[in-house]
Amino acid sequence: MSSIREIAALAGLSPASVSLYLNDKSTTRVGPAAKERIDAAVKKLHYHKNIFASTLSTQESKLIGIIIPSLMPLFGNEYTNTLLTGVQSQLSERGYGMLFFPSNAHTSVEIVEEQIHRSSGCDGYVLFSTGFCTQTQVEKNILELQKTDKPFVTLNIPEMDSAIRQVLIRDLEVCSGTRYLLERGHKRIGLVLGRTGGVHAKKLYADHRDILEESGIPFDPQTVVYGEYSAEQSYTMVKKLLKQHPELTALNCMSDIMAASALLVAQDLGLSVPEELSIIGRNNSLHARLASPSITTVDLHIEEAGKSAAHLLLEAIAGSTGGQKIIISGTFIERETVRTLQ
Amino acid sequence: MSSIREIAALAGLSPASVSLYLNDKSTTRVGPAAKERIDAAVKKLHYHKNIFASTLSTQESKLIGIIIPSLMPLFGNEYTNTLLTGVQSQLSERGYGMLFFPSNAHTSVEIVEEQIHRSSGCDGYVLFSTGFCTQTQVEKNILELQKTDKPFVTLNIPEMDSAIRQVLIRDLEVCSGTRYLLERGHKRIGLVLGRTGGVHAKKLYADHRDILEESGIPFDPQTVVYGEYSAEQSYTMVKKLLKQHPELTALNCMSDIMAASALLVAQDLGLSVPEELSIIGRNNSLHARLASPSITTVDLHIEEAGKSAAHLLLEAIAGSTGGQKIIISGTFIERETVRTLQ
DNA sequence: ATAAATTGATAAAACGTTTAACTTATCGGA
DNA sequence: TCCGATAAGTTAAACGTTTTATCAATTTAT
Repeated sequence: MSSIREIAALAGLSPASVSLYLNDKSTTRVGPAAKERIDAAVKKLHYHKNIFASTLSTQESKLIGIIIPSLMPLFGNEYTNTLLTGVQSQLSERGYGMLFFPSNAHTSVEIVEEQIHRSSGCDGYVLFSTGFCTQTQVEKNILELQKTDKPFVTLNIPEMDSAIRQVLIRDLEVCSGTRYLLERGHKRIGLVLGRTGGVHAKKLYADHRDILEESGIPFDPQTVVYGEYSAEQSYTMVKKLLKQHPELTALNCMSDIMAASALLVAQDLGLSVPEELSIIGRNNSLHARLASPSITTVDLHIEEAGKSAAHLLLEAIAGSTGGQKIIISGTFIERETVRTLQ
Repeated sequence: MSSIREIAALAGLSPASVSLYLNDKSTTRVGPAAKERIDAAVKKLHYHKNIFASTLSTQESKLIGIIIPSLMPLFGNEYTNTLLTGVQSQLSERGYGMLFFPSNAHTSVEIVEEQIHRSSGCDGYVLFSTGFCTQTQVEKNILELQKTDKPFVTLNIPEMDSAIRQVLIRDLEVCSGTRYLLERGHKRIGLVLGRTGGVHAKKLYADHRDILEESGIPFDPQTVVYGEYSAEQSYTMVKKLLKQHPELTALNCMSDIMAASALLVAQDLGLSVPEELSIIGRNNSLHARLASPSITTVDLHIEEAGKSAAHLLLEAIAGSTGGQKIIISGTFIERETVRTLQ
């Protein structure tokens, strides 16, 4: 409400002096007596500098636009939230804030366009990936971001042009659940993915198939099922899968929530875990730890990925040029749902 | 990057005309031919209006400051996230965005001060409560918010002056877990709370004690334990509690995560649930549903609370005056962890 | 034919901060 | 005594958008 002009008037100074002092308390361009008067006036009028005016003047907002191309409610899934936690922690250390401009458009491309459009003027962007967007959509999002001429970084989007600043959570070579199960003697492995067409699900599908075939095990598309990242849907689909394919000795699930749901199915079908069915999850979320038996999973270091992304972006804003790619590897968290076959 | 002036130049018009058209596509103050030239220029230069400049001019940012006095990582707890989901959904319907200005100060009061300070200029604020702040801290936060002269609403902060716009999730009268257990014949009920001194834990403590005493059952402070909202801590504390107080037939837990941890303790101690120990959680989170046996809990309608808060705030911004209080009641979700005693 | 209304535009001030350039006054040193 | 520093300020333009007031040209109504 109160402006720098009012402070200046109350302190008997010009706005310039007030601004000078407020932005550098130890400036020599304002005398000690004047400093005290400014402090008093600020206290009296509850003055806070207006970020909008200040951004306009300095051309620096200290604000990062968070772009989440999700049709689902934000903050509704653990994966995104953990990523956000990481981003946020790094940003706050460097004094940056976050801008969310949600949209209620109906396609993920429109959502991103609107988000970018409305947050125009902030210092950079983080583009999240969600299981709900396809490769084509992602590419359009990137194009849109490039038009802004501001630095941005993409978070865990597979198959990305490497000229783009990005943080990638790699699980294939290093820590595929399928490979883990294979190494423990499993040959009939079901796959529980998120959403058909989603970038992540597609990647995991291909990985699963390739790894099986490399090992000389025929891949049966019928043993792949989509749980839509939801507990209900996963329950239904896994139940159907296990009934139709009783030969399966293990399930590789794309998320811990889906793994926990699979565990419930096993219990309801009277299959003991891990004796009759092994289950591996992904994410190392609380759901895996609190399940009983506790679920073996792969820790994707999601929070760290968020931090790295923010770090990369901040470097870019500070002037470092060129694309850069950070790859985060997962690690297995061995718990009680995987059995080694003889 | 590109400004309205450049668009104007490219379209052979004045900035005023461009602004007029861009803010009202059907304006009659710009001719059809001119409109086309503007559209072309906008497309060519990838123009997006700068929200900072526009906010400065209109004195309206369409941005809500989200104030979360948390020392813990943001987005790290389900309760806050669900609240945020609600807030966000309502805001986005009305075209508002959210501003997060995290802080790394060391007390919750300083955090709030910094958040308010840095988001000065936005249209209103939502003050979240977290289990980590005390009544005194909350009161300081409110004072600070009042100084901004902007509308704000508090979310689920008990014992609040009713002149303040607020949304309260009430569980005492309507749906206390303690009462629920009492009505099912339990007399020795342990209480698992969040954090000592936290506003919410304090409220539930008092409720628990009062309800017991009203029913003529002596309240034993030794049967109250603090799980710090964490799975590990809850496990440890509940284990200690159950060992020291084997007479307990039921546990009222302040969150589903703590209830799920309690369930794990019971399993490890060889207590069957609900035959030998009944457990009730709170929040109706996925953890309660995915546990086995699934956990009886109380749905606090947290997302709805978030929505109401945003709605209240938006009304206030639109000019409606006076404090207003919205009370959301919980409902019981009956599942498998509570047994009715003879 | 003239007055009134409409159409299609523009100029300029305003929003609150920042900052480069400028102005005094005072003081120490040669 | 005068010069140069330094301290303690101020002025004014700029950032990008909005909006009120103004204007000229054209159309419509009488």
